[in-house]
Amino acid sequence: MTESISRLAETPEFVRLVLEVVAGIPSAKVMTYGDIAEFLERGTARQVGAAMAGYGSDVPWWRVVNASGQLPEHLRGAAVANYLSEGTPYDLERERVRLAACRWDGSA
DNA sequence: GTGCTGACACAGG
DNA sequence: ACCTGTGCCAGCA
Repeated sequence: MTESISRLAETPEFVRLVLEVVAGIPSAKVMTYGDIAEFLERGTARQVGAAMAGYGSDVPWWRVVNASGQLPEHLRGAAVANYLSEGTPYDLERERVRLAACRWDGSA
């Protein structure tokens, strides 16, 4: 493969890899943005977030949360509905996923 | 070219 | 446990 350019963090390839990982997260499991960046060894948590914001609409995006187990306000409603439906451990009071119980490291 | 923004993360207070 | 600041890196005005 042609690895001519060094800083290829935000390319269709990167986006493809991110979506692929997200699509592979099992039901009732979640990964953080940082986890995905680390798992891919490409880009940063912010870049993963950027990829999701732009192209994550057709993958289980609610299974990707920040390091606090939360998603931005505008997505929280839809996300909670999915958590309850999948049985993802969710703290209704704190409005956040219990990472300790359902964080997935990528190893199937 | 310069500066602000963002589906983030982490250290301090 | 919460809030704030700083680092981060790519996109866009």
